[in-house]
Amino acid sequence: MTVSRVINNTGRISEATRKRVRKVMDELHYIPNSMARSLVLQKSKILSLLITDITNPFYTTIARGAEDAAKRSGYRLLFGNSDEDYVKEKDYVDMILSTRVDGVLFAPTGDQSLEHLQQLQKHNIPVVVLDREVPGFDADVVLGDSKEGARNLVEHLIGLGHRRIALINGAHDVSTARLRHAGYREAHLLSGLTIDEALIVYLSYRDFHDESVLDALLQQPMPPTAIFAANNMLAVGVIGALRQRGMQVPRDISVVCFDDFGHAETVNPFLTVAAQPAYQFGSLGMQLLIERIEGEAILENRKLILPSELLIRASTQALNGSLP
Amino acid sequence: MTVSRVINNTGRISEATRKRVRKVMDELHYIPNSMARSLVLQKSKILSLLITDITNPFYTTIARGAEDAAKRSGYRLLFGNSDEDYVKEKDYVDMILSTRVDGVLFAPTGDQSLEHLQQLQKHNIPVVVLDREVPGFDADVVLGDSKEGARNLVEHLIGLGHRRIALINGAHDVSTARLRHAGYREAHLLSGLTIDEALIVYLSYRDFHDESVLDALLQQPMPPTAIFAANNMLAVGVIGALRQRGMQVPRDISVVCFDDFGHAETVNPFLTVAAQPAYQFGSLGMQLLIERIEGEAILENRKLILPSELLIRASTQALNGSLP
DNA sequence: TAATTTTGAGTTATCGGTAACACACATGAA
DNA sequence: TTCATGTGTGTTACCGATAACTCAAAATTA
Repeated sequence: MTVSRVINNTGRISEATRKRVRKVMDELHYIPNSMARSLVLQKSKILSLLITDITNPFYTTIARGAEDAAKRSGYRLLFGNSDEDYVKEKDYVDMILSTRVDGVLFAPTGDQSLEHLQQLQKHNIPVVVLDREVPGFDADVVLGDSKEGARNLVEHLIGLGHRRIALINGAHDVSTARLRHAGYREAHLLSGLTIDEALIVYLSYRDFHDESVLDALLQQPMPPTAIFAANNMLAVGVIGALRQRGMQVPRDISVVCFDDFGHAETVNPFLTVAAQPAYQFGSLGMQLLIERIEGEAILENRKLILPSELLIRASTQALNGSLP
Repeated sequence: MTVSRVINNTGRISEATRKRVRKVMDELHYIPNSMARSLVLQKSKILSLLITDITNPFYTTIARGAEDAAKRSGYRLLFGNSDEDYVKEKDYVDMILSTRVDGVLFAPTGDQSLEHLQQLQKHNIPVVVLDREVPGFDADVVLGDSKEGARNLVEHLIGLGHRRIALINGAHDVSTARLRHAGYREAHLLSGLTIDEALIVYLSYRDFHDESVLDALLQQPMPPTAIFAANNMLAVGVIGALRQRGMQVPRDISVVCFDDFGHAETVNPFLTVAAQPAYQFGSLGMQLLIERIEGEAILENRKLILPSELLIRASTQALNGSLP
């Protein structure tokens, strides 16, 4: 129809008919059907953002950055929330494929996400991987510097005199968990401290569901004097569990973690954290993705590693109780 | 094609061809195109959730509830974030219309959202209104009890001996702001206190951008001894600004607000709040919406009003400095 | 065995857009 | 005036699925 030419400003149209069409469009409250358009154009102008926990401020801040960047380039966003769950992630990947989105910003649940990423790749959907690297999958990635951030946190604790520092980590199959462990190890090595493997526990980033782990740590002959929780959700759970056991932070035990808590921490700063630039994760990731989609064929994969910032707050104190 | 019959388990198909089709589908990694399907079926199995601030834990918790409920019924979710901005909201409404979503869960930015809601209605898109009522628009709504919640907060302050309580409110054209003001008023009236209009300020729920307002309050001959911030974002801003001015909460001034902060407050409880059941907002709203879409024609509009819970924490204290 | 019903699979039209082409008419150059 | 070019609009095919229909072959019934 001539209408299509008016809407898209393509082809030749006389000013008279253009006005006539516009008028009728207004009268009928006509709005083009983007599905029909996508069907013929073979692109949807929809991108997908898959995150692993929508109640975690780290990820919602990512979402905000991604949304802003997508909007700037005229894309809509289809959100997905995998809840750190491989099966939910699979469902979302199926949905993404059937929706024929133009690209995906993908925060994987773990190494087993490889299968999902490959599935997307097989269908020629551009993917940018976010926050966690997946061994065996090559694509643009935006990561935090987990190792360095972890080292900073642990060195901070060591500087306060702590020698027995527990690591309550995410799952083994998540790259950031491995790297945070590596940073933990490096901090010990650089300070000439030996590591007690009994102080290291791998759980899940989603929440601190297994409190028996904490009891096992606290009942050791020489219990830890500080805990490094590998992300904010774990820290929430750990501190709650500590409180239930009558222990106060930082009086009885110091706690640090990765990732900040958003607004709440600005009101009432408490946790010492390695804060990652979440908004940038989202906006830079989205930029890379859009470049892939719209730009000339980019050959080499790009890897952005964003530094984290050590924010020393009230949840840590020197071992003897006084500040150093 | 026969394939369609296999996918949808409709019509008559022999087991042999069914298997043959399945096999080829697997080989080709075939995934049905949901846009093409939507086009002919005239429904997309996509719902939209429009919230006003994706970095506010209140709304992300709503999102979580909505997502869970949508998933249970096999719907996908298209998120939008209006940022309390009428223009952004308009953009999302256009997008919603062109995507032909099956329904919208809509948290309006304010009374002027009426136009957008009517536009959706005109296109026969089922809408459930969330969190804020829009005068002149009739639909299912899920609301919090703003008046009651506000009254509880203010009565708590009055019970602590406060007599000069400032109200830092959202915008005039948002129903919850008006109701929270009404609750504030009611608490005063019931306690036989007169209200000083100079203590009441209307701003925006989005953030506390105008700090001069705070200076004006503090420089009064009889400055307030407590502040009721109408939502959590305002409280964040107010407390930050107070701190910059060398004032501590609750030592120098008590602060209460509507809406909780998510996980952070469980770690380190600080703000006295009227916590709304955000997850229920989302899941119940989504349920109403899906009933509208799938159920028999429901005639009357439903209005759910969910109570809030007063959580007394550390940001309030008795006027003389000692606890009551 | 013939007539009837059932079964399984193919055909066509359609949803609402866009690309590519066709073509009538106006305009300009030779 | 005649032919080439330009301009505006209409036509057709198609994107990938599904509903409704058709129809041959197989199964059932009389």
